[in-house]
Amino acid sequence: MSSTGAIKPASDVSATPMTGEAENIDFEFIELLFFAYRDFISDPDAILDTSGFGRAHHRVVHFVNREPGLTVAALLETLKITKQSLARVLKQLIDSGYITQVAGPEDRRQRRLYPTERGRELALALARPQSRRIAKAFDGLDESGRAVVKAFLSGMINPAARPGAPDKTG
Amino acid sequence: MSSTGAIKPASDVSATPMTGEAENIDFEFIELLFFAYRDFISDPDAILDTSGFGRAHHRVVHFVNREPGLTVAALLETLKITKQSLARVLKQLIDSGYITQVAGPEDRRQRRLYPTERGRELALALARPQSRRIAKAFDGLDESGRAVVKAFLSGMINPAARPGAPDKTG
DNA sequence: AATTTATGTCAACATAACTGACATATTCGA
DNA sequence: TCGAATATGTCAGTTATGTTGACATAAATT
Repeated sequence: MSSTGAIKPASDVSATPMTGEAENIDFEFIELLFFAYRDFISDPDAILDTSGFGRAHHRVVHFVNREPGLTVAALLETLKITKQSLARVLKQLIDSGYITQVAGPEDRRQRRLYPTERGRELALALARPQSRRIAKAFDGLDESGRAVVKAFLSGMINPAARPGAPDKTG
Repeated sequence: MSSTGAIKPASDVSATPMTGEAENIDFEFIELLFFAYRDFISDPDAILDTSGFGRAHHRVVHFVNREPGLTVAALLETLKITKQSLARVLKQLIDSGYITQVAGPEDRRQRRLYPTERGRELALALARPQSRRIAKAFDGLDESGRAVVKAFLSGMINPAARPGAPDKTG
């Protein structure tokens, strides 16, 4: 086996690692973002596993807690999913007492979403390990470091769509 | 929703936005990460939509290009998915000529993965808009800003598992 | 009164993950 | 040398989360 004249791959293969130098492609940060997010989301995933909910529930509980009274339409816009997709998880969260709906005070067609005490506790439980991870990642960085990271992450985000832009909530 | 007509405001609701101040929970960065990653991944998604592949294919093509000749086991460890899950997308990528397999030169049980020219082009096409987005997010930041963001993202990542640690590839 | 809006619901489908069980080829260790 | 361990593949079934399309209802707007 030592005399294996290194089995060479077929002709149409690239055996050189793709470093991105030729095109100045930033593979380093592409991967940093991938791994950072993968591990960032693994913290709440572990909690959700034990409670029968998934990431979709996490996102809904999070934003309802962050902005109590938000409408279904606003939530759909934030999550960028269809109402049919939201319906399933929202129904489960309402049925199991994490979120309640209240008819809009001005526009009674609206169903404004509020967390229950239970919902608030879940949102906090899910956020705690993520916040700890972020704090740990900021270890050794000062306040200006925080500002730099904030500027970077903000710059990664698409500008908000115009209010009247077409959507996919149909 | 159940069309029960009147929707009564339940007593058990929290109407105050969850700012995290009481517990020092960093909701700001939790959301920045969520939105940044959502939009970061939307770039390649748009390309993949036209080619019939999905995010799973993207990740496989990316890492095979980054580390040509890596084994199936190494890829599973990187992606942290099961082999059954990988099998489907890997088969598609091989069948359509983006990736080839070569028996390991030392250990012939291994199937070392290499990109074809086509695979390399796809990986680059997917990485280009992501790299552009990163460059744009670094606009106005100097080299030390890059170092700060790198330190932050690195700090978000779990330390690598021990080589002999249990896995979920069974 | 007619139309639009906000929301909900039914049905069918796609993707990408999962678990569990079993198959094959190869390598390694007693 | 033989049996166990390893690397990989595959079949079958399930779950989570998204999609389209069509239609229903109540409330607001014109």
